[in-house]
Amino acid sequence: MGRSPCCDESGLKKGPWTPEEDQKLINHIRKHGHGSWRALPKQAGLNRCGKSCRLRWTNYLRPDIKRGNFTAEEEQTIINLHSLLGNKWSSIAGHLPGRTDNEIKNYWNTHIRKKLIQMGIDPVTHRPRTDHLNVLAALPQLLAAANFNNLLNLNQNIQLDATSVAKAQLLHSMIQVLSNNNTSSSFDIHHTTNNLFGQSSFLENLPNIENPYDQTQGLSHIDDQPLDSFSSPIRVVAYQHDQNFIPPLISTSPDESKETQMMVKNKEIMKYNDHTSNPSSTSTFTQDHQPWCDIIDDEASDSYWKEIIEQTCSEPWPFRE
DNA sequence: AATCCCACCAACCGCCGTCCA
DNA sequence: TTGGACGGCGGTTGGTGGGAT
Repeated sequence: MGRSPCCDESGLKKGPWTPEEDQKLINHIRKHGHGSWRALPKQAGLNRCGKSCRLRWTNYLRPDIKRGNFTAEEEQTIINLHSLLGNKWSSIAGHLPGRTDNEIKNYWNTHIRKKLIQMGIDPVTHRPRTDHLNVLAALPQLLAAANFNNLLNLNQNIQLDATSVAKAQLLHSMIQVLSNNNTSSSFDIHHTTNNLFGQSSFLENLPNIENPYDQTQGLSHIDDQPLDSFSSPIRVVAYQHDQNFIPPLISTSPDESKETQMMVKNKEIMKYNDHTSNPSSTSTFTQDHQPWCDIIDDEASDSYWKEIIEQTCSEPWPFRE
């Protein structure tokens, strides 16, 4: 399979397109369509290679291209789809009418990727970075993530103050770590950041081979899924399979018996199921989570966190060498 | 005012898969 | 079956503009 000589030909112009060149290309395609891209430059009177013409047309001149900043919806869609598809920019672009793969790729690399990194989230795996010793150092990022959630949480199913959620979830994860030091080898703040986003990990939301909770379906249907299905509220149902996981953000005291906790878990699962089948039940779902967040005063100062961190650090740290 | 630095993004590069003679 | 032509894709580059020093 030989390489195309297209752009290797000498004498062809490279670099930025002039308005005249653009106009020639537009006029030609309007009249004749693009046909063979290789033949097009000659027919259109352009001293460019076909590839360059195609790129210019598909990425810039096409009439259906949407200009301007990405909306919050588009940004969330990109993040969701990227967590599922990886760097399949053209596939992602297929879900964003008017956006090109190149534009999305650029936007990812210049904006979203940095945002995720700042939040302590690996932009490749969409999971918290596992260098857990940095978790505490990443507190500001986690809180920033909570604010970011405000931007992304378009469903508005969760009405809680995002910072409260972040604090509660972080504390929640810390407790889990300290109580699970025999079974866990890493500080899993996955669930924490899941909820910071107002939804669980996109990977967990979808039935696929990476999702240990749902192995009944494959990925083949993904491209057919309506976009709406990519945005979902916190998915409590997943926790029922995680025996080691403390029920998330529920109104139970830490002293409650395991049995009671299981009852609450089941209640939450039922509530979630009800919530998903009946969106009007949002308020119940939200209100029932309030007490947990009340535990953590929104106005808690730095001393509050200092205390937690000091306590945490004074405990036998399961991950220290 | 000059210089440096950095973010952004259009455009290029090179590889891959498909089509077809 | 082979290999050239072509379109498509993802990674990378380099020009540009704006802010900082």
